[in-house]
Amino acid sequence: MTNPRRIIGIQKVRPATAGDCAACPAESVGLFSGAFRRQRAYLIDGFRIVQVAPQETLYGLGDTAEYVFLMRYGLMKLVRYSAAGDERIVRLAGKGDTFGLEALSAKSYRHTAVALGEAALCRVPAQVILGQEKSDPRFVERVMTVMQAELDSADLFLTELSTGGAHTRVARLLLYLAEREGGRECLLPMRDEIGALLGITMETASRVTAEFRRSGLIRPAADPQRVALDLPGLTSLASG
Amino acid sequence: MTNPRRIIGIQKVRPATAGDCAACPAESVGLFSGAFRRQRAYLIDGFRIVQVAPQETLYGLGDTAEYVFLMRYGLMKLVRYSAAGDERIVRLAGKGDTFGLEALSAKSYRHTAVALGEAALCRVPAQVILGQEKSDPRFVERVMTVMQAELDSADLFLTELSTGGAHTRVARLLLYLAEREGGRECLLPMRDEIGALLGITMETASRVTAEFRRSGLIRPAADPQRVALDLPGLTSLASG
DNA sequence: CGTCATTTTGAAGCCCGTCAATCTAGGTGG
DNA sequence: CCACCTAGATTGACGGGCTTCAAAATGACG
Repeated sequence: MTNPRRIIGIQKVRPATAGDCAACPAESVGLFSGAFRRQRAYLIDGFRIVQVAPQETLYGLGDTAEYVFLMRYGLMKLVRYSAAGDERIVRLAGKGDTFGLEALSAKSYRHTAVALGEAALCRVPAQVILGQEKSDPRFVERVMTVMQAELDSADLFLTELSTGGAHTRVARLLLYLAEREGGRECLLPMRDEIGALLGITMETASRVTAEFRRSGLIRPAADPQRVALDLPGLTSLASG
Repeated sequence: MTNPRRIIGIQKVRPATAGDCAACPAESVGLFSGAFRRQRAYLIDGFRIVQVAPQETLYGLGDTAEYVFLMRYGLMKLVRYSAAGDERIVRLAGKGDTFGLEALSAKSYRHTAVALGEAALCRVPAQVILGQEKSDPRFVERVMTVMQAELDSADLFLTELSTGGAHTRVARLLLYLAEREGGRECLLPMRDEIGALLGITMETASRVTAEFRRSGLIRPAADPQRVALDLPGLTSLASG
């Protein structure tokens, strides 16, 4: 499965407004919560709202890391490619999540970031964040908390999405996606992306999702790319 | 594979001396390098050298997190258990590595830490580290760098040790272990631990290591628990 | 020398990967 | 409007690798 499509540079970028920040899903959690908030009026000059198209690459592994990103809506995959060229998704970022934190301490990005479907994010220059270090005593705490969340996510991929049979993994993935949307519905990624997420082949991913549909564990939603879940059924599958 | 042995509380603990620090393998890299070094004479009062026996549990998931640890020698595994009770190793810490960093920002540990063989570490109270924040301007940078190293390690487990066939994974594991010892020799963990590391069964791990021995890819070393590696042979296996 | 943990090996079966064909839906151009 | 084309999804067939269950061998230790 060699890297097929790569879409770059067609993002729409615009300055962030106070209204954007008021509606920011990372408001109450991430780097910019609490005391830091007061200073945002000043910081916002550096912020940019970036809109990315499905399958579009935001940045590639090794690119110079200047920005940290906050998800406003949509889903991004953080990917690594093997020597053979096939991809492995090492993390997902959804609404409210922060990624690209390596920009704070390293020169280049550690992953390739690609949009799964339409997505919008807030682009924050690393320099702006680092500049706050002195004035905000709780800054360190906040950065560490966000990084710990990243580590938690990495562990989850390892323990939940890389062990057990294919049915189990797909069930866990769907429940994971639905949970972070806070509903009983979620995006059903393309089959090859499910494969890259779970370490299985596209064909197996297809077989499993087709079975799930036939047995009623998933049902088509309004948006054709989304599905409604049978939470109890999938949950029992996920544990076994 | 239900959690069998659990050894706790038999560690030997003693205060650290200036000599310990002089010989510290984390000297040039981790949290305490560079400028921070000057202050160590003062900090050292809080440091403790901990010696753990093989299979001994240093701390468990959910335990109150008060300390950060630096490896002096040996190997620790950081583990999570599934609902079914079988374990998955999510990270390895070797000489010079830092772990338990969640003590800096969270209340409890995120893993269970168990020694693979005899090991010694330096136990540092999180409060001591946090207390340095104000006096050391480069503190944040250092913490972030160490956390990024943890994330790198997590990604490596995902991309290298959780994909490909059993032979490939075992080869990669052995090369990984040897590389961080800087030689062509490494510890050969127990078969069930290899299984927990790579997401395969103990039997498969045994079959693969037995084949490797027969084909000369690994040879017994002086220490019966260690093996010498055929680096070129294993490397070619690791990529395929 | 006997016991227990660990490792090795065997045999059977299934799940998954591979290769390949078919199907579907959307988009394009005549 | 319809034929055509293409990307993605689905399904089939087959083989191999891994798991599972089980037994035998090895080795450490009292």
